[in-house]
Amino acid sequence: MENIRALFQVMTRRFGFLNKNCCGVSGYEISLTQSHILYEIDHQHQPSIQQVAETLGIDITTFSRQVQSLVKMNLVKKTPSVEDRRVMVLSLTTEGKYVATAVDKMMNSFLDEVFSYMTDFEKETVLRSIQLLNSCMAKSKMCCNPVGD
Amino acid sequence: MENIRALFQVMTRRFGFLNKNCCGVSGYEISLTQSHILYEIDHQHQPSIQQVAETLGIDITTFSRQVQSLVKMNLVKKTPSVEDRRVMVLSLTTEGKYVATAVDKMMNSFLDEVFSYMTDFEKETVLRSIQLLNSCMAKSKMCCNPVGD
DNA sequence: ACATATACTTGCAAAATGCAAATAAGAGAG
DNA sequence: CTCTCTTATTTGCATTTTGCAAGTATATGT
Repeated sequence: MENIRALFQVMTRRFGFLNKNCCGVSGYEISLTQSHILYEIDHQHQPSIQQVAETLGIDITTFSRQVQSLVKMNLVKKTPSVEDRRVMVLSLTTEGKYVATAVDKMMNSFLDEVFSYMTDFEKETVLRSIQLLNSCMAKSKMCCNPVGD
Repeated sequence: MENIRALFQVMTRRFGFLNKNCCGVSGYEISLTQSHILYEIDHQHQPSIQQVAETLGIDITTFSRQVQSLVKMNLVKKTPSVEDRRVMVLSLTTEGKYVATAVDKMMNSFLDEVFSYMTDFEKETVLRSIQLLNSCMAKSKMCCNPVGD
């Protein structure tokens, strides 16, 4: 069996390119980091600045400024939390939701093409494998988490 | 089945953290990009600046400077090619090879821990799945490649 | 020999990064 | 209620990274 890390390295690089290639959709052009941020805000439930920064492993001061850019681009909205006014709740604007959805569709359609080279059974196996892998990575304490927490 | 992109997004983020967490080994501290560069130089056969830059999808001018840093750190050696003196052949110094190997060992030991949460059969299935995935991504023309080539 | 193409480097300005410090607001002790 | 401590976010600032445009050096073709 080939070096395990090598397998991961190739896969994640390819997926990284896919992500990168889907940063320009329907007239919008965002950075890779911004794409990740939109994705996370879309998937978390009323997340705070800190929560998203931690999920992405981005320094909070850098992240704060990234959010400012996205607000200026009218893709993200910052709302002071009602329970705790120190906290900023992040959400996507209509425009931001549109972009996030467009990116998601583009990526999934590229991924569909990739999976078209497999049988349905293989596809199922691969997807189940990734799910299993994700759950095992989640179990690991030493590995696969951002530093400094 | 959960959104396919979501599965990949989680997996690659976690592997990214793993990569990041293995950037400090036995007294050396390198950046994530530098780690990727060392890895590629180690795996390709006498690669040129251009080849590695293209593999990693890094702009060649940025890459040229990254290599300069690594040369200063005495991890990488640049040798003018004998056949074509415009070309710089990249190789790891003894020190660079040592660092690359240390990173690799650290990553593989963390990955071993992740796989310890699976049965041997599951592990085999997962690894085979990733191999299959990589080969299908390689087949795809539209997806998973760096832009601008 | 001269024009053209290729591999790499450098100048420069813009963007991203992260530490230290500031600001603002909740929480607990008395 | 006030003082102190903690927490969430922002800002100042210096450093690093990035990528386009242009430059240098070498190869290739006519």
